[in-house]
Parts: sequence; C-alpha cells; structure tokens
Amino acid sequence: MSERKTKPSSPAPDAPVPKAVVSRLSLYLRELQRLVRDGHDRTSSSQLGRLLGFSDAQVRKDLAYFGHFGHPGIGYRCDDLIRAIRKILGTDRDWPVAMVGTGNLGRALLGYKGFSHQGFRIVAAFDVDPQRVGATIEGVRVFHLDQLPEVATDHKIKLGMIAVPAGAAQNVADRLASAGIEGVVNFAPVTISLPEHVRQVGVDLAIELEQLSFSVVSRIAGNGGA
Amino acid sequence: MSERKTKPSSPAPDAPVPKAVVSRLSLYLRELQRLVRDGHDRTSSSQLGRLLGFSDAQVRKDLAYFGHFGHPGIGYRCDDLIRAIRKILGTDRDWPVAMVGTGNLGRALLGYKGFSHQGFRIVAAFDVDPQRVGATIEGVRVFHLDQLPEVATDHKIKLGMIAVPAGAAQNVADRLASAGIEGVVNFAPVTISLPEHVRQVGVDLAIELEQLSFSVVSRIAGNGGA
DNA sequence: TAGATTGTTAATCGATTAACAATC
DNA sequence: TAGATTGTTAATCGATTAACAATC
Repeated sequence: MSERKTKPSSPAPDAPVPKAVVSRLSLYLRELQRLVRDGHDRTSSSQLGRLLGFSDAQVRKDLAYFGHFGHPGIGYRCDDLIRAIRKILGTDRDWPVAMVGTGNLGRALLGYKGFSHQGFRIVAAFDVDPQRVGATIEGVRVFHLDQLPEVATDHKIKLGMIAVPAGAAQNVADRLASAGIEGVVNFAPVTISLPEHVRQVGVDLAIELEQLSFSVVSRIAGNGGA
Repeated sequence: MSERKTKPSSPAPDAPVPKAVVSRLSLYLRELQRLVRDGHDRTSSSQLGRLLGFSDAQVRKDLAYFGHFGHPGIGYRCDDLIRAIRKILGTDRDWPVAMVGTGNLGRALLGYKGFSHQGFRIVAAFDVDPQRVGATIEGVRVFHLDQLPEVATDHKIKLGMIAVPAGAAQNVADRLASAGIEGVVNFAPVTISLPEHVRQVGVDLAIELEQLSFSVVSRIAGNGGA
C-alpha cells in the first residue's frame, strides 16, 4: 500500500504543504521576477530571504517541500526557479476567469493589468442589472448572471471572482458552484459557504485596514504590534 | 522592575499577540455585526467558531488574550463583544486615510462603501498626473502628491493606501513616511521598505489568485490543497 | 584548495486543541 | 438542581531556526 511514485525524498512522503509556505512561494516568485527584470541571473536563499524579511533557512525549507531546485555552492538560477514555482502554483498555464459584479470594484479589477502576467485572464463579466448587461468594459463582455452556466462551459472557466454587495454574495457563490467553477476569490465582506470541493480565498479590504489600525495603535501602546 | 499595571491575568504578563489572532479578531467582528443585523443579542464561542470554521476553544483563547468579555454559562453579548473588539483593533475611532494613486484601483477604492463602517474615511487622494489633480472623485479631492505633507497634517491623516504602478510604489512609500504617516496598505505588487516605526500591510491581488490556483491544482493532484 | 551555498536533520519555539474547575 | 458555557492550564501538534555534511 501507499504507492511511492515519482517524487524523491523531501520532508515526508506526502507532507501536506502548510498554507503559509504557499503564500511565501508567491512572494519568492514576485521577487525572482523582479530580479530577472533587474538583470540578475541567479540568487541565493539568503538574498531572497533578505529581500523579503525571512531567514535563509526558511527559504530553503519552503522550496525543499517541492523538490531540489538549487545548486550547492552556487545558489538558484532565477529562471529555473521561476519556472518551478509557477508550475507548483499552477500559473504555468492559462486560467480563464469569470468576474461577477461590475460595480466599482468589479470594474477596477477588470482593468487591472497585474493578473495577466500570471496567466489569469478575465474572459467574461456578469451582472444582474439590465443597465450593465450587454456592455463591454475594458474589452470584457458583460453577461446576465443567468448565462453563467453556458458561458462558463464555453470558455472553460474554472475560477471566479465575487465583487457584488454582501447581500448577494452567497447566491452568487451557489451559482458559481453549480456552474462547475472550482475556485473562488470572494471580495464581498461576508463569509460564504461553498461545496467542499470548491476552493476559496477571501479578500476583505476593510479587514486589511483593521489589521493596520491594530498594529498602529498597539505600537503606541504596549508595542505588541508588528 | 517590570511594572504590572492594570490588566489582570491573561496568558502572560504582556504576551505579544500572534498576528493570526488579530486577523481572526476581524472575522469575529464581521460575524458579530452580521449576527446583530440578523437580530441576535448573544452568541457563544461554539456558534462563532462554527460560523467561521474554527474550534470553540480557539475563539475563547483568542479573546482571552485581551480580557474577559464573556459570561460563564451564558456566552457573549454581541454588542459588548463588538465594542470590545473595535477598541482592541482601534476601530472605535475615526481614521482619516490618504489614497495615493487614482487609476483604476484607486478610484474603485475611493468609491468603496465598506471602509466607513469601521471608521475609515478617505479624506484626500493624491496623484502626479496633471489631468487628474484638481478633480473630485466620489466626493474626494485629488491633490498633487507634492501637497501630501500639508494635507496630511491638516487632516491629521495617519494611514495611507498605495494604489500606484509598481515602479512608483517605493517613492510613494518614502513620501508617506516623511509626511508622518504611521501605517500603509500597499496594493502595488512589489515589496516596499519603510522605516521600522511605520506599519504596513500588503495586498497583492494577483497573489490571491495564485493561492487559489495552487489549491485548485493540488486538490486534483495529491490533495495537498486547502 | 578554500569559500560558498544547498538540502536535510535535530532542536527550539509557538500555536492549537483538549480538558476541566469555576460560574451562571 | 442540571445544563451550559466561560477562562485557563496542560498536552499535542506544527512550524521555524540552527547546525552541518554534502556539493560545487
């Protein structure tokens, strides 16, 4: 039992990767891409760590979850490591994305240039407001939410973003799930429930400011803040 | 030495509060506010935990970092707990906020309604584009970035948001710091450095999608994703 | 060769969970 | 009273750091 296939050693047979490791992976990737733009060919765990405020040991440990990407005595080739991390994160392919909600935030996200570099392409937007349906925003066609199932199938959409008012978010989540979407980024400031197999990431803009507020006030007080 | 002042017992004399605890605090607050809107007067650690996917023990432990807010045998009064958490997070007061950058994202954030409920009020926007300076967006005046020091002082602005292109972010960060800003939310997809006493929170929208992508692909593969 | 840096193991540190006396 | 629920301590679990042999 317990087939060991390809992967060599690494921390454990099939250790579940900590969420914190994955979020650092994205930061390593971002920093590596900047290093390449600045003309660097290679880097090291200590350089990467210094740039991001992590220890060199942590950088090596994080990467070791997934394989051997470096060269002892040398370091890491930036482009090799970039390729490796993109493969791990799944951003070595194209991800057609659906945007639900074309209010302030939805429209801004439709125009956001940063997604495309990682392979995310918003291919359709959805709304229920007849004033908005049929329009084209930033080159993206706005469909009625009722058309989600067909459009999602046609464009092989696997990921969706929810940028609707809090009160509508759960309904949208349900519709995304039944349209076969596999992952959702929720920008609405509410907890939504989705079937177990549908992954979700929540982004609450007010909460980010709250975290900041906490660290500002607690710096002044007991100095507990970071 | 080591003056013990007001605070009673709690985990340790002045235990530094883990970052993860603070982010859950914001989620408790959001859920409590929803409970109140739905007509609930009180709740319990197990209800709060169930709604958010945490254990009841974790909810109690998190709150116990800050004091005794509940009643054994009874639970927590929603409005008392809301008041307590807002005080802890520092959102029991008004925070005038500066928005730097009035592109897609900056404009969307200027119109975002969710901030005001937690006391955050964007009182001034800044840009360097002469086409934009002088305009009023969503009721907020756009100043030239050079005017940041005076405007920040006049409006007692302590927090800033950076919504400019990656290449401009570090310069904006420097200017915010010298204008006396104490905390920054950085939406630009780069690492910025700030003086030690200036707190920061980074929000990278592409990274959020990457985290989602990872958990979608790793669910299908080895089931490591969450 | 000497110096640098990786991947990995063992030691430390911190956070979560379980359990329970105290309280209503 | 019996049942419910808190705050807190001790036990478990997981993540980070330190150290070092292997490698270039």
